[in-house]
Amino acid sequence: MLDIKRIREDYDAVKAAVERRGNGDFGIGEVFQLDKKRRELLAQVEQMKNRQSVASKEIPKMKKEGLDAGPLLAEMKTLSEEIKVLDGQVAETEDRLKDGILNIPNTPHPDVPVGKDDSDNVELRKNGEPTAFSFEPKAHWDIGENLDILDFERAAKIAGARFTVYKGLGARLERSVINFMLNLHTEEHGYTEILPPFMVNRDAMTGTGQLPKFEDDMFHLPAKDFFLIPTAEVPVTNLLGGEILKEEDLPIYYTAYTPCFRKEAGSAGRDTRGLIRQHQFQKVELVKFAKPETSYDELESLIAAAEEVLKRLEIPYRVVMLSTGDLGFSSAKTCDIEVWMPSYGRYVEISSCSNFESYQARRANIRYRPSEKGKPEFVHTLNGSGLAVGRTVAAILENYQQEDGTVKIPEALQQYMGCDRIEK
RNA sequence: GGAAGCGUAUCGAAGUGGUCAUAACGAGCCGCACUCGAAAUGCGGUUGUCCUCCGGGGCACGUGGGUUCGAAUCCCACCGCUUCCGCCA
Repeated sequence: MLDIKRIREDYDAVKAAVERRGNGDFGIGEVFQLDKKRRELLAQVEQMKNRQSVASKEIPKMKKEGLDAGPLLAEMKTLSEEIKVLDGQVAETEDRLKDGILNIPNTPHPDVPVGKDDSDNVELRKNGEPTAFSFEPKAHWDIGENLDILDFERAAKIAGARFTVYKGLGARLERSVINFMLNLHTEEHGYTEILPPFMVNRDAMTGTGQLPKFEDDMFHLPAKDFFLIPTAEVPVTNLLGGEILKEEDLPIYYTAYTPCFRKEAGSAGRDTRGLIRQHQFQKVELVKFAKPETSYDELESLIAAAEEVLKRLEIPYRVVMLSTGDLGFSSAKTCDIEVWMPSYGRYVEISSCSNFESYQARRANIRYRPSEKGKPEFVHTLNGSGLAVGRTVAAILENYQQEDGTVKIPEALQQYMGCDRIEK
């Protein structure tokens, strides 16, 4: 969430920054008013509480000295009731304020281009050229079914649409990609591997910004009020929630493989075939905790780590910076890596790398203590896919398909696959 | 799921209705002294947060309620941790 002090003291600029996203002011005006009201009530009730605590020290003294404390006790009884009423009003105002501020998105970084949606994203760089074929290339869902390594129909039988069963070398390919990514990030990029719970509580979902605004997009388990994680960002970022980190431990790099669960509410009819948009997909995530002054450098190296996966797999991709209209709720700046997908005839998102600055850290209360005897400060949190596994598999199947229907295995994956080709 | 215990600052931990919450005691950390230097020792400092007319004031003892003039302390609910039992991979 945003710093209420910033909203209070720099209202016009913060409001303007939020409005660059489009979609209005997200109720920031009401938050401003509630903050004012809260502080007025607080001043009033604090004065009364001071009177109460002073008198509370008088009472035992009076009793000890044999004086009559009756009138004072009566006054305190009344005061106590008044405080209770006013405290209730403070609490109510605070609840509304908290709710309001949780629904205000992060302010975009000044570099982020203003735009209304993904058509206004800006291409930063490109690696390789779209794969050229001497034959008519097939879509990965056809390739997968022909090779009997992906089974969408049986998946629908046991779970429904937007699920996939991987089989044989298909399952092995998914697992190989996961291992390849994890090994690369842990052995060469300095990340520590985390295997977190795949379901989390409401606090964790609030800490990274999925709740309260996006509850409808999540799978909820009412029995324990848990949520299936929509991304490893949630458990891994909240891993350090409420902690005060040591400055010398920063930056912290974590990577985690997890399945991700999303309802995909509102995307009916989009990407209905294949692996692109599923209720469950696998992902290797990169998460960083950094000092504010280094966080944008850390974003660059995080993107580079994710790009390295595609470089080694030798699949064409490009990097784009999202416009304000396409920027995620909690993010200040996001760059997507998009992979060339022959069946779509365009680049498709395979990684989304963001700097959340202090937005998540403030919600999840993740701080560090600057060594120069400073007070604790919020860290900056970052994350990015490194990469989405299902989409990587789809990209391999499509970009490495051969005219005879077989699929070559990228050299970097052959040691994991134990073969250099998938054939029937 | 059943039973018991526990939840206090960076950590361990004391406090069982007001005089101990800028929180005893111990550790850690920072500074100073001693030392050629270090260790040891001694002295001092060290929770967070909010409001402020900058004098000061409020809040926080897992969370939320209740009792009371007054709650870390008594009562209730919930959450978490530990141990034992049950169940289970």
